[in-house]
Amino acid sequence: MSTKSSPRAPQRSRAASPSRRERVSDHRAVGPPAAPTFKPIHTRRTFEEICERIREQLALGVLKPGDKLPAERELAQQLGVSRNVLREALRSLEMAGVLRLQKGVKGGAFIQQGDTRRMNEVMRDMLSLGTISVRELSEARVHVLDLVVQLACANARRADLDALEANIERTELATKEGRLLDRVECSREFYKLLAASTGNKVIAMIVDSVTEIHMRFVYAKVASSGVAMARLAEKRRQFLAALSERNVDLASRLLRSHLESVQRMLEQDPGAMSLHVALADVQPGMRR
Amino acid sequence: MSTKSSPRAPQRSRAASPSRRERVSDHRAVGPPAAPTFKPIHTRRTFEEICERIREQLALGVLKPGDKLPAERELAQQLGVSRNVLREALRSLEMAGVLRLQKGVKGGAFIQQGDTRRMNEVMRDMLSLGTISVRELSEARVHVLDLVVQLACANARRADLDALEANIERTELATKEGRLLDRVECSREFYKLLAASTGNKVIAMIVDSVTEIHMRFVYAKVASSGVAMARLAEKRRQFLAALSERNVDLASRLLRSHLESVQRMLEQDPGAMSLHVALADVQPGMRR
DNA sequence: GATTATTAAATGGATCACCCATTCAATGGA
DNA sequence: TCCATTGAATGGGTGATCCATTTAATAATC
Repeated sequence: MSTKSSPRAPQRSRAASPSRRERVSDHRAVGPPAAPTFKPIHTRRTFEEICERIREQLALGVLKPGDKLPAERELAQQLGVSRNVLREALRSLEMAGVLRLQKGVKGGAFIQQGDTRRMNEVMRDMLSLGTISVRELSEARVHVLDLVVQLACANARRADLDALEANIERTELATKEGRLLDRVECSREFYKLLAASTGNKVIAMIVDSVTEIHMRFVYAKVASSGVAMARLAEKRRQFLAALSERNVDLASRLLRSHLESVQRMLEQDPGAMSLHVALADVQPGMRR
Repeated sequence: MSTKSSPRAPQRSRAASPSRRERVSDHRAVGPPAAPTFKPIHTRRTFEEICERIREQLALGVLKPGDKLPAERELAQQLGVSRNVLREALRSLEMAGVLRLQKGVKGGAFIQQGDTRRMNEVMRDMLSLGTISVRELSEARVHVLDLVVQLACANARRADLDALEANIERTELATKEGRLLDRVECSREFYKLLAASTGNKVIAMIVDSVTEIHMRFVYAKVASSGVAMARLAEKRRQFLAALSERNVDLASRLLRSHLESVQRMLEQDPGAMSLHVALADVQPGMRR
């Protein structure tokens, strides 16, 4: 950690207390606002400072995944803050996927490998807050997947194709056994594998984030109506064949046409397609 | 809020205390693990529960941007938790851009309009943690921008083109006056405007997140070496002309060639291009 | 009566002092 | 040797208390 800049500032609030009165009397002594210097309005809060300090250490490479931060009590003392406010910072970093907190002796705050699922949460929040629309999300997904097909045709390795093949077999099995919701889960995984086959984790992350939401809608639709995409595995096989032959145009056409038919299925009964229904529930396997 | 499921559970830890002993004696009474039911390992922590409750209300539409949550003291009582742990939850949601906390009477926790910049932070963290590489990010950016050009050619409105035009003029001015770093800022804005001209906020968000990081590298490069892209404004004008004429191929070619030359510039002196330098500093205008 | 200080209350920001539950290593007994 | 016990470290959580900021109500002043 080496948090060298911790000048042991206990009782910071109390120490800063007189400054307010000073500022006020200064103001009156000078009269009307003589020099409108406009100091930074936003008083930085302690926890923000802490988060930034830790992120800084991360960016600098001083902290790496696997590293452990000092114990809460000790770190709080090092930073000269209360344990509670330190915990607020640690909580935020944990929610951000940067840390993992583990109990017990030998426990502590461990730097995590980055969790790409965090972007999914951003998308969900943006949708919940109405910043983005379902339409925009679907549209973006279609376009991004088109790009993915190009990249996958260019970069997919044998292992990627095999994984897709295995996924299709699971899809067939689920279809045969009538496990419709499992089949939706297979679909989610299919796109995850397809995205991974581009060999670019940034692209993969983006695709996952838009697909996760989309699949919630599909899940809700299938769960409520019992209908499901016909000839799914068959279509997947055709697509995979095109991908294996590096036939971009064909693969692209097949996927696009499939996406369109899924879209039609979803829009068939718009009344049931509540944003809230799809987002509210945390489906098993959909998260964590 | 209507948090109907808050059965006033004070001193939850103490109340749950006997259960541990019960479970242990159960285990011994039965002997070896008879029924490995595997209950959920992860004891849900209070603050997670709170975050989820609030997000649920959001997804359900009960809470909307602009709404105010009850005061901390009151909400804590409603939920049957301590104020401290409630604050941990609120902090997390604030960092997630969902809430804004405001002091003073008439203050409180207000639901925010979604902040699309949050995705930038995800990208930064992923890069800091080594989950994604600069190379993947650059590559993804090139591909996504290619997509953006297509969409912008199809969807850009007059206002979008005008905004781009105005941006180019600012770029010219900054060039003339030798304000190289301001020019980098103009570039960042250029891509933001370009992304916005697709008319799809999801796409725009994605582009912004990869561009923000990229521009940090450019910024660091320009700041350290003093070199800058030649004939920038001129190239921008050519591109904008192609965009205005809805000439996808030309616009696409121009942008791609520009991106390549920028990439060459960045890679010229790889030693100076430290990931850490680019990420560590919070540049003015780059954030918040 | 209008304007300007003053005061009071509400609220987030922060601290302190505890306590509980979990985990794991050290210890000790069978 | 093996297993149970113990104890310490650590995160999880609580409650009381104070500070700083903001706003509205109130009083003082012109």
